[in-house]
Amino acid sequence: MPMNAALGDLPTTATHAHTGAWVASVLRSRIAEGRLVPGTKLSEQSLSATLGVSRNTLREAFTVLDGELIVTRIPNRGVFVASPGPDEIREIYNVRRILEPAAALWGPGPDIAELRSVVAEARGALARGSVPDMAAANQRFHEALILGTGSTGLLEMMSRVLAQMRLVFHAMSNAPDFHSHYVELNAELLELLAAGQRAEAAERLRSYLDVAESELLAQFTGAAPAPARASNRTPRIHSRRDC
Amino acid sequence: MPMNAALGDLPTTATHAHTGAWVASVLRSRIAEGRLVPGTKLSEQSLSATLGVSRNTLREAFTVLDGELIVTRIPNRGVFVASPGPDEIREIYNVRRILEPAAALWGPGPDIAELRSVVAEARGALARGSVPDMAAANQRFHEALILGTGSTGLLEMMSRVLAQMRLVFHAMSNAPDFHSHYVELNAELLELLAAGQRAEAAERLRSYLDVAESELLAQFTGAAPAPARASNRTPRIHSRRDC
DNA sequence: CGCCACAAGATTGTTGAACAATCTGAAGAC
DNA sequence: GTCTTCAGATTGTTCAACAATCTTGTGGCG
Repeated sequence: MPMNAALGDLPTTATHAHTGAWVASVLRSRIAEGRLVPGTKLSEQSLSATLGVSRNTLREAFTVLDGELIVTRIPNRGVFVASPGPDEIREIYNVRRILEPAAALWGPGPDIAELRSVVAEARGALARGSVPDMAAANQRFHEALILGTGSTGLLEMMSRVLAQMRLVFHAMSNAPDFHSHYVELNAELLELLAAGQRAEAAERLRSYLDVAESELLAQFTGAAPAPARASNRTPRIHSRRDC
Repeated sequence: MPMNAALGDLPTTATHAHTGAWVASVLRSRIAEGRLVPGTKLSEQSLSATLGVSRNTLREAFTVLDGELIVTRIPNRGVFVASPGPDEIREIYNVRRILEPAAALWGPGPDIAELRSVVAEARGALARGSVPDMAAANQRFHEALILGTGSTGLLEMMSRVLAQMRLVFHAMSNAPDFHSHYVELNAELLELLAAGQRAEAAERLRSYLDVAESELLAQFTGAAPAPARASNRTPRIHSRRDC
């Protein structure tokens, strides 16, 4: 398993305060880019050597990424790049079905100019057939929607959810194109929002998300490879302070 | 500052896997109870001795709590119990104004029986004049609302926001009673939800939250004590790997 | 042949000590 | 009174070690 090779070159001139946060950002990037595939085990020994940090610092980064659900920690077994299954997909869409329509309906209003630019970029990506660029534009579209709420916390949550979406797509790289459908749907949504038809936009979003969830779940269960998780033995919980 | 005394006795027979998570839960509880006041500095040396864990493990717990915004980490200065100001209050209500009405409008529906029981408890607490019990019931009411979305992630976010609300109240312990107003408002809301009038409930929630935010902000700026933050010098960011 | 127990070996969980970098606070200079 | 400087304290990070747990391969046994 070429896990270390997947890390590639590191930014050697980075300036940062907390090394732990820096390590977390490096791993976050590599996972987002798909260079670390879902299910990959992140070994402490090998990673700390590769990144040039101590195991303790690496573990601090793991704690951060675990909090972001980008990584799954199994006690005494290690940490793995999260590999979302059907349950996680349903959870993702439960969140989006609440957040996005609410932002459309009640938010101070998204930045229409920004949305137009994102839609234009998505169309360009569609024209030249670049799926990654289409995916990126799609993500920015939905982030811009939440940005309209003015809440950094909600934006952070949306980003987290979109990061998990990336993991879902990376786990199904064999699947057919998913994004091209949504370029024009986003464009329609934009027009509704620009026209101030918020209730209509919210309703459209909800059905849009319902459809997307169904398609994704169908594709997932259809092309579900063997869940390459390690073993299934439940690890013991050890006791402490039980003198 | 009797920081250590505020910790009180520790559960000495706890059984747990990750010591870091256990430490985080202990600190979370102490902060929620108000035994650790907003602004308190959490010294690594003193805390690690008190809790009987190493500094490394304690720092892992700090990373978790920092991610939950319960604690504020300032590089090279230490970690402090978060002390939310006006900006944080506005952020809290930005989140709640999206999450709660959306849950009422679109969620599969909250557990009406649970809500009734919570309202009953709130009335009991009001009758016997117990502000802490009223606060607890209020929090459970709004959590139950979000629970209706079926999303654990949204519930977690709501819990995080409510934890910050507790910090706000702890920082304004001198303020008059805030919760008694809302006992009956929650009851009205419950009736709307039980009657299936979701749109009405969502609208009511939004104005309800607007009013609550205004009251809280007014009270806050009025009785704002000197922000007991340490000094204001901005800490330097040190560089790395700049060979 | 399949299955269970069992003993290495490897990996994670936690600790303690050490050192560098930075901040804090107080003494002293102007 | 304000600024500089210096010692002391605190945080950031690393290293090495050990305990606890998991993994793997081996051999025995039905």
